[in-house]
Order: sequence, then C-alpha cells, then structure tokens
Amino acid sequence: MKVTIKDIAKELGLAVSTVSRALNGSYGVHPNTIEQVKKKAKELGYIPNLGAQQMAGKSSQLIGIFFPEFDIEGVNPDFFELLPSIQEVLREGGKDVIIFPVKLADYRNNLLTEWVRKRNLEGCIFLPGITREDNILREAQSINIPAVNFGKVVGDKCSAIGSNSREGGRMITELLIRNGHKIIGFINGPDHLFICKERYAGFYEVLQENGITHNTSQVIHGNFNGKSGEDAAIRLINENPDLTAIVCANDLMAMGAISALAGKGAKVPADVSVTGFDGLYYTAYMNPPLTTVNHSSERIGTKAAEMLLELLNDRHGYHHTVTPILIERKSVSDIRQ
Amino acid sequence: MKVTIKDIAKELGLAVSTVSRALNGSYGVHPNTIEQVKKKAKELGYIPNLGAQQMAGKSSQLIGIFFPEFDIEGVNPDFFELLPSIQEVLREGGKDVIIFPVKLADYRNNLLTEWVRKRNLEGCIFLPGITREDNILREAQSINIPAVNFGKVVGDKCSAIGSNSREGGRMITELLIRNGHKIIGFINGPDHLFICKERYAGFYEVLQENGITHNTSQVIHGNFNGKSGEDAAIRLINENPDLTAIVCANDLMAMGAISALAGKGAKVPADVSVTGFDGLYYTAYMNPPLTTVNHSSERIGTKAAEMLLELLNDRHGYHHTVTPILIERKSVSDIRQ
DNA sequence: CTTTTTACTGTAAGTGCTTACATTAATAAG
DNA sequence: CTTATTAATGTAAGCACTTACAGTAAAAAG
Repeated sequence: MKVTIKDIAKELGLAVSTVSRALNGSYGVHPNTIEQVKKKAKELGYIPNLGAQQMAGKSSQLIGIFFPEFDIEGVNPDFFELLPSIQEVLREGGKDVIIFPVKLADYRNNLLTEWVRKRNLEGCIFLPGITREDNILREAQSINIPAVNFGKVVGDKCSAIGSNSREGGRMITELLIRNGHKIIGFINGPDHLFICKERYAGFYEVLQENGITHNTSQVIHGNFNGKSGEDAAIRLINENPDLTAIVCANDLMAMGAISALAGKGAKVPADVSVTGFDGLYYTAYMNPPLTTVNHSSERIGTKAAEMLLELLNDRHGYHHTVTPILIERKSVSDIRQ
Repeated sequence: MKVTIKDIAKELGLAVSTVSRALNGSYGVHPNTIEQVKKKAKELGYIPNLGAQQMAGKSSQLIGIFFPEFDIEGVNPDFFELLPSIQEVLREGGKDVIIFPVKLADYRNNLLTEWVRKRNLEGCIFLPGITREDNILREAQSINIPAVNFGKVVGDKCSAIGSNSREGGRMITELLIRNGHKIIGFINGPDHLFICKERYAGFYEVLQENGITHNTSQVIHGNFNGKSGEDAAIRLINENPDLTAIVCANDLMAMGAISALAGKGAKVPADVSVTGFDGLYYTAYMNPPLTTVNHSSERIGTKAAEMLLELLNDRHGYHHTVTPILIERKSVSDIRQ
C-alpha cells in the first residue's frame, strides 16, 4: 500500500540512491534513468515521506503561524484576514502551514522551542497581538529561527512588518477635523500594545496641531472586541454629552459603539460620528458603512509571507512599513456651519 | 545543540532503548531509572523529534483541516468561526493542526492522498463547503483515513456533523409568517450545496403549510458573499415590488442585502424585513441587529473535533445533527394589521 | 592499445527513535 | 545450593530517505 523509493528501485533493478537522486534532480543520473524512475514513481503512486526526508537532513517545509489564543467570542479578525494571503504565498513557495494559538498569559518558557523542534519548523510568523514584550518572541530570537512578526525586528533572522498606525491615527483625525469635529472621544485598545499607543499618538498630534484640547475622560481603553466598544461608547457619551465624534482603535469596537449608540437613540452619523480602524470586510456592509483606516490585510499578509521566504533564503531581515489608506464611507458627518 | 535520546543515554551510561522506554512509559524499566532519565532529559532540554518517532511507527499527531479556498475577499466565516473550538479540543487531545485550503474547482486526483501521506496525517476534518460530491471526500474514504465532515457520513472511518438546515429554514420562515409576511423573497447560496437545498426546503415547506404560493422569480442564487447579497436584493425588489421580507441563506448575503436596500432608500425592517443564517459574531452589531438562525459554531466545532478523536480511538463513525436556534433581533418587523 | 577521464550507478553510513529479542543479574522456588 | 522466574537493561534491526564515497564501464587522450 505504501510505496517507497525502495519499491521503485526494486521494480527497476536500481539502487535506492539512484532513485533518490533521480527524484531530487541531483546531477550524475542518466536522463533515461530519470525518466524511467519518474514514470515508475507515478505509476506506483509514490509519495515522498517528508518525515524521512527531514531525518535525512532536508528541511521540513513547515511554517508555524502563531497568534494569540482566539478571543472568547471566537473571533480574531487579524487571524482570518491575514491568513489567506499568507497561506497562499507560502503554498506557492512549497510550504505547509501549521497553526499554533498561544495563550500569552500563561506562556511557559521553552514552549516555542518545543514546538519548533518537535515539528522541525523551518520558520515562524507571529501574528499581531504578539509583541516584543512577549517571551515567545525573545525565544524565537534565542533559538535563531527565521521569523516574521508584526511589530519590531528582533534579532538577526527576523523581519517585521507594520502598518503606520500613527499615520492612520492622523488620517482619521484630520478627516474628523475637516468635517468640523472638535470634541472627539477615543476608544483605544489594550494599553500596552504598541499599535494602540501609536494610533492614539497620531490622534493626539493632530488635535494639538489644531489647537484642540483633550482630556483624559475622553479616552477609554477597551479590549478590541465588540462588547468593550459598547461599554466604552456608553461611558463616553455619558461623561461627555457634547461629544460629536468617537474614534475607535479597531473596527470591532466601532461596531459595538455604533450599536450601543443606536440603543441609546443616538443616530450615527447624524448625532455622533464614529470611525474604525482595520478595514475589515464586514465594515462595508454595516449601517452606516463604516469610515475606517485600512491597512489592507491582503497586502500585509502577502508581504509578511514573502519576507519569511526571503529569510529562508538566507537574506537579511528588515522592517517594512505600509501606509494605511483612509476609507471614507458614511459614518462621519460634516458638522461645519 | 540538538539533544537526542542518545545524549541522555550517554550521560547516564544507559542504552538508548532504555531511555526510550523510560520516556514512553513502557513497562520493564526501574522506577529509579525512569526518574533519572526524566530528570536528565529536562536538564538537557530534550525534545523528542516527532519525525523520527513517526518513522519508527508512531502516529504523527497531526490533523489536517481542509476547507474551500478562501473567498476572493479573504473571508471564510465558517473557517474562522469553527476553527477555534476545533483547535482547542484537538490541542487537548495532543494533536497539532495543519491547514489546507483547497481549490475545489481544479481539484486534482490524489491530492489528498499526497497531503496525507507526505505529512503522515492521522486524521482530517473537512469544513463546510466540501461536500460529498467533491472528489476529495471520496478520496478520503478510499484511503480510509479517519475524517469528519460537515455533511454526510461517507465510508466507515467517517463521522459527519450537520446543523438541521431544513429546520432552520422552517424556523425563520415561521417567524416571518407569524409577523404577517406573505410575500417573501429568498436569496439562496450555490445551488448544488446540500445545506442550500435544505434551507430552501424548510422555507418552502412552511410556505406550503400556510397556503402561500411562491414563484421562482422570488428565489435568487448568490454565492454566499456580501456582494452577491447586494445584487440579489436589488433584483428581488425590482422584480417583486410588493415583497415584505427576504430570507437569506447566510449572514454575509443578508448584510449585503441590507446594505443594498439602504442604498435604494428602503428601510430595514420598516420597509423590508431581512433575515440571515449562521449567527456570525458580527451580526449582533449590525444596524439593525440581524435576526438569524444560529447553529452555534462553537458547539459544532467542539463536537466535530471530539468526533474525530473518537474515530482516532477506533470508534465507529456516526452522524450528529444539531438543531439550530432562532436568534430574534431587530431586522424583522411585525406587519400584521 | 594502454591510460586517464568522464558518466553513471552502487555501497554503506547516518538521521532519531521504537521494539522484538537476547542477555544478565537478582529473586523465588525447589 | 541449584534451577526456574522475573525484572531490568542491552543489542540490533528497521523505518524512508540522503549523500559521501567507491566502483565500473565507456569514451577520450596519449
């Protein structure tokens, strides 16, 4: 049932080494032999055993994709928006993908090492939410495995890709200001995340530049899911009744915010404008369609995978930044007199 | 750098076989030895090489998850809603997950066999969208690999899980009729899918039972994405101006439909009621929040993974059906006089 | 026509691990 | 005390493959 090169060799009266070489395209095999071997291999339905190849020193062609354990609601937008393009590029490069959700909170030392070695991973991609502060990234560096992450370059065999979050924060804020908004709330994500700091920094900069003051009651930290957006929005408008716009650090929270506002009878964008961040597919179909900042998951995912492939070809790691794009839809109103 | 059982054996002056047995808990090893070995293994940072283990006849602990290639938009709700729970259960069972998007359209014979053998997969899960009509499932059967799919049991080592789509179709239609709707459009998914036939069948049954006639111009086939929902909705109301409700065979199309209706100035649910199917996370945050049928991805995913684990323990395959739950939100209006 | 090259193929070792079988030492039975 | 048991460990083969090295026959050079 299971066909090995041995079977091919026997059928053809050759040595296994010859068959192996014929199949791998090593030099020094007669063209006729190669042809025969390939024909016979197909005929018998030979499929190489990667496990054995690995043991004999070849690479596993296996890439691990690591991402923070799925949210309670079972939704991790980054994951599923990024994965398709990553996977596609990797597949073209002949790699397979094995996925590892990681519970960052109780990350145990050496876990990554274990995973990498057990499965003989060739490289890793760390999806957003895993940051330089997490041990897992440091471990990747210390075992020197080619890795791409969505933050900063850590170590030699590492590339990083990121969207210019600060610029994104600026874009959305400038749009709001162009439309006459002056009292603007901000629903941020978890405090410690780099992208959150950056998104807020961009927002704050533009406010400053336009001489708009801004107090801390106008910023609330959620945790990136819909529910937290709801809660934050409610608090925000309760504490700041004169608010005309809310900037959210991701789309999910924006959805929650809009929903909560609707529940309170506030119309978006007539009463309050709301913006998102990410440009998830769904946001086009919201009501109103969400104005948001898109960093094109497809572009980023593709690039990330390409960067890993480069790393695997012994190229040096580097940092790549993509500039986000403002997607103006209907959730922002013009309130200039 | 790379620690093997040989290293442990050498350090301890034992034979590799003893070390192997000590580590695997085979009988016939002195407790003291076991302890020593385990201690030394930890000390040296030993990590078993699964490739080698496999070659020596152990299972790979690798499960392949197969799903239809991601949509152009990069979104495959089934995939990401199901994956978390599947992965979690599998992980607890000590399995790793390798993912395979498959282009059903140009599925080449023996591809599955290749994947399975190359990576020595222990079992497979076929996500929704891969049906009995697809060669890949037949192939799974012919190579007799334990498999769970979301349709029908195919072969001996196969379990199947499904939501009762017909019942779901009934539920949503009954709700509509209770609310006084009589002229109802239906946006279905791809014609050949079993679940689509079923959803429609449930819908049609209830119409019949209530003496409501229904003509073919009231049914349009989309392809499950938002855009197709938009197009279908437009056609539907153009061709049936007196329509008061639209049943959609999935949430994504419902989102598109609502969006398109809004674009035409039709209010949901005031002018037209719209229902979805799936119960995606996002639908709670739509405006209006979508009334839909939920088959609880979490429950299904968990169950699917458990079924595979059972199969792996040599239990027989079987079929499991979950009954969907109606989620009434705000996208259906009561139009009874 | 002998010697050197070249082209192809075979031999064998090694990869990390498991396991059937053989060996030895310790214990129980006679 | 010898012999049969048993417990613990070692030996070695095998898993599917790669690759350095060796061998052989044919072609080129002398």
